[in-house]
Amino acid sequence: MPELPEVETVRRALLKRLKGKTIKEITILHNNVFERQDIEKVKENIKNQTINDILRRGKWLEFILDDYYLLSHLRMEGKYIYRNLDDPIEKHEHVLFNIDNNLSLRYRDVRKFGKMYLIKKDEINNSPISKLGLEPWDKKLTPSYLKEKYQKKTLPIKTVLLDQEIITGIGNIYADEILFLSKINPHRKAKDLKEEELKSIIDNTKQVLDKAIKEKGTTIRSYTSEEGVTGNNQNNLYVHMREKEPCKICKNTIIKEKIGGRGTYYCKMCQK
DNA sequence: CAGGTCTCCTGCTAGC
DNA sequence: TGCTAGCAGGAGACCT
Repeated sequence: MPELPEVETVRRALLKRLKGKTIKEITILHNNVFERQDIEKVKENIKNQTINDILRRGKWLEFILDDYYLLSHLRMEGKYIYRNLDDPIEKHEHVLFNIDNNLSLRYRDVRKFGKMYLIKKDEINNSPISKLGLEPWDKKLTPSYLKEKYQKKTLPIKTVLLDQEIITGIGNIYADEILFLSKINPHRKAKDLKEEELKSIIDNTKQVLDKAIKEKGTTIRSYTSEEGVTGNNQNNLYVHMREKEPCKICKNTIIKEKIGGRGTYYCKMCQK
């Protein structure tokens, strides 16, 4: 389940290999990846576009082409893999990119949840990334920013941390970790958090994500794949996926509950 | 506008 | 051992 650190890791790997290369053509085997778009136009418009850069916004990859942005969200299981052009198409490969007539970049997604958008550069303000909130390291991310965004939120802080329109990039794993380090019970209503707690959330968000990027992401319940994200940050997790195990700080048992429909792990002793 | 629920999709697993 | 129902989950659609 790629969140910001995993997407950043993928971005760096893709950039290294693909910068300056040209997409000769693409084959789309599952139309739903390009949601609500004219598939024929996508195929035509992407022809001979060069990958000038690859950026990231939240959990989105942003391929900077000549006239377009190719936006890609991996959702739960999306991966990019490299093959030879004449290698057989394998199960779950939905989009094949012919790179410079000598490399096959393939998008593989077991659950078909991932999405791509080919957007003209001047239409980026009308794209899925236009609504995203602040990056965790944005100077504008301050306790007063969160206070304003949270003031009407009666939902649990766990749920609100996953809202990509406030802070972008946090997913289920890191939300649990951020709340643990901030010593905040995930059930607390976002609007009730005190200023120092908001500051703690901001500080720990940056710390948790920075550390995870350094470890090349967290690999949980993920299939092994040569080019996939196989990071090491799972060893650093305090609560996520540690149900019934002892808290690393107080030895109390970590519990798992559903909050806002998401599996949530926390320590009742440490998090108030 | 805020929040609740449903949907997408497939592989894994608990339970019989 | 083999089968199946249920679960996992990011984000958008739709409803209240």
